[in-house]
Amino acid sequence: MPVTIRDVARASGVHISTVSRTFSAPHLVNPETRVRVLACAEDLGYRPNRAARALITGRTHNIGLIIADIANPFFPPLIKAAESQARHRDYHVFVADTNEDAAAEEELVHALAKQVDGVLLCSPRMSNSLIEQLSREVPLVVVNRQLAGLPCVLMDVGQGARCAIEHLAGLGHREIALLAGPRGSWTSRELRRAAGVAARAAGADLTVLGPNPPTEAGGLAQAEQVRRAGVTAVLAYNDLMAIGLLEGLDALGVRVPQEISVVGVDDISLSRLTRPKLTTVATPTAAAGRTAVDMLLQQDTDFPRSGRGGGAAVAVGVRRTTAQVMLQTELVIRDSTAPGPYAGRERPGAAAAGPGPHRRADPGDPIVAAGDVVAS
Amino acid sequence: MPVTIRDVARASGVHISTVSRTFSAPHLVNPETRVRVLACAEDLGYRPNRAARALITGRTHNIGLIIADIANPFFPPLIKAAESQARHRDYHVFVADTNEDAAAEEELVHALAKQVDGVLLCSPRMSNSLIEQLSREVPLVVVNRQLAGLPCVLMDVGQGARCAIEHLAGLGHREIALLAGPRGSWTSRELRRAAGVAARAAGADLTVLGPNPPTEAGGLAQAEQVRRAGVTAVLAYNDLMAIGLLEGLDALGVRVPQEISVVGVDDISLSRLTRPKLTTVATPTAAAGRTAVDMLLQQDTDFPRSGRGGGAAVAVGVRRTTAQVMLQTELVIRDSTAPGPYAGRERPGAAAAGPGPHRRADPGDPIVAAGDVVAS
DNA sequence: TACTTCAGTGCAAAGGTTTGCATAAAGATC
DNA sequence: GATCTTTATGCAAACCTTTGCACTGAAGTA
Repeated sequence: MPVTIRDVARASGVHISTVSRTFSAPHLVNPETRVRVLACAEDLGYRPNRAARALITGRTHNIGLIIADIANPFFPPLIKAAESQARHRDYHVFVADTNEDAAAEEELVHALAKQVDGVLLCSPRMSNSLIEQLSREVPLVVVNRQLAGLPCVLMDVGQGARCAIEHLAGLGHREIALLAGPRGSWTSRELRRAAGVAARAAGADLTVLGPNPPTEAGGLAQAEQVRRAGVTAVLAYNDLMAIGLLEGLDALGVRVPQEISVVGVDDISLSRLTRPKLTTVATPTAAAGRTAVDMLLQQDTDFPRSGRGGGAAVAVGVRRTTAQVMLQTELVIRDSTAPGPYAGRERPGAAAAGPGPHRRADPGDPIVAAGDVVAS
Repeated sequence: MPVTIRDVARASGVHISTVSRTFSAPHLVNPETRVRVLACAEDLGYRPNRAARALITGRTHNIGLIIADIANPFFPPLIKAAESQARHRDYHVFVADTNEDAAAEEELVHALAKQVDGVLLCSPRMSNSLIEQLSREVPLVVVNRQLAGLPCVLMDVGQGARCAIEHLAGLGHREIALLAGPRGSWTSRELRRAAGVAARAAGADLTVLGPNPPTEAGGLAQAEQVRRAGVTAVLAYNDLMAIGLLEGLDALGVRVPQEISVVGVDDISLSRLTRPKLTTVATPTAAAGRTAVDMLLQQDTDFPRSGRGGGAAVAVGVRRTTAQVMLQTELVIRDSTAPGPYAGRERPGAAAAGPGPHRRADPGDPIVAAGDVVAS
């Protein structure tokens, strides 16, 4: 029933190898033959069997996308962009969810390794050494984690944290809390590091609360602690936690931003819809997805896997490309930040008078994908 | 370099067919042999090549998941549940996004047809006839669309709409608007139908506004129309639109629920975090994902594809299983609905005094997956 | 003892495609 | 006009696994 290359060959009166070449090496076949074959193929509704192709070429034209938590609104735009980019390059994407679990990550990479040409590891929770080990099993691109010798796509949350802290300090805040993310998160470590430095530089105190699950519940649960910590501003690991915190503070009767300012990270679409609208560090999620796919596929064409020929030509111990891309972030100032107790009280809308380095007048603007900095 | 079945056979001193059987038909091999083979396989890190397996069995152990818009928070829980369920059955999931575009849907099904064992079509936008046609190309399970002769997973939004309208009518609302969803959406048609019937029964007028894109922007854009329509309550196609509407009404200075009550559909996690918290019809999204996968895989074992043997034994024109599952929905009453102008003013929290058939005291409860009704 | 049954294993074909090599025909070079 | 290229195509092996059939030897049956 399924139409194979053989049917097309018969219909167009050529050998199957000619049909094969019509698709995979068109320049090798006579233009007249080519159009005839293509017509027959179209006619019969022929689609090459990718399993058969994979079997002989060693490339499946599939990639794996391993995500910490699909339900976290940070990821869908990334998935969407990655899938779209892959499709344009004639690749398909397996999506798998690890529920923020390191062990599940490892198992998934193993399960996928043999049937994909590469894996995108998004916000992994497992250890660096394990990731390195896995990268010997299958080409890997890591998103939101920096690893020497491995291709990575990073978002410059350090820079974002600095902007956020400077923004808050500029508004007069001297006691700031950081709601840390989950254990094992590179982003959380980076945020903490950069926020610490920036706070010191601005003469502010930074209290770290956490680790926390990167969810609304995580933020909500810390509301009480935040109030007790006596801070006037909070930088949360992500928007979800920030939103949970808004909720929790509201329940405690603490007004935002009048009593406490809150800054998130990610700029998920939701953050425009909270009351007050959330000031946040926008991360170029979709760009990260696209870039990661490109890097993976690039790596794959540079160092082809064991095809029929040539495999042995590649020296043992060959170095993979290790380019690391850092995507810029941007502070988006909305309504959840306002002058602290040491400055005069003003209406939230006028908070933009502070010396924060980045500013956006219209919070409704789409995020423009930031310029890319290539390192290593 | 990659370790094949042959390596395992050599290492354990048996024929490759014995190794194969160790994995795919363990009861056919001597227990002693089995443990030896398994040990060797484990030792060498052998993982069967799924492409080779697919080539001969005709089953890829992959399924396709076609989604109208991954970034719509309605879908991630469904994707997550489907992926998890599939994984437990040793299947992997291709995820693809159509951007709410009917043509993209068709193209994707075509592209996937040959390399998956079945496709889940979630909230399709294409025509019924096209879906039927595609179902002859590849086993299909449709979510959120009813098609005679095709397996479907439906959520009883009609029932949900009825509850919502009764709830609103019970609060005294007589002029109600329905914000319709996108053209081509079965859910939107169903909602409209059921809401119309319920409104008539309750002696209320129903004004339909739309179609609209199923996004915040879609709801936001209708705020002005809603105000001008002179209604006191609105049922929106989904929570996203409802949230956009909340936003839009706020911008217009219209208070919710004091002046206008708003009800959404879906109960996305976000709807607990708006101010006011959204009253909404909860749909069992995760259960739908699980059920759809089960139905697809069930269908697949009932009517195996052209394997090596047996294929010819299946009569032409064989009827596929066409079970349709209807999952129950539930009205979750929160703070965005309150008594209408014909009733006395009460504080929103007391709104639960109305005669709505479903009620939930604690809006923080997780949605319990509703019981399933099987039809056809 | 002679026969059947059965568990366990090996053999080899098959699945659809790609690709190095061989062949053939046509064109270029001297 | 003989030789060398070039271009287009055919041939057949290879990729890795599954599976119907055949074979062996041991246990069960009469």
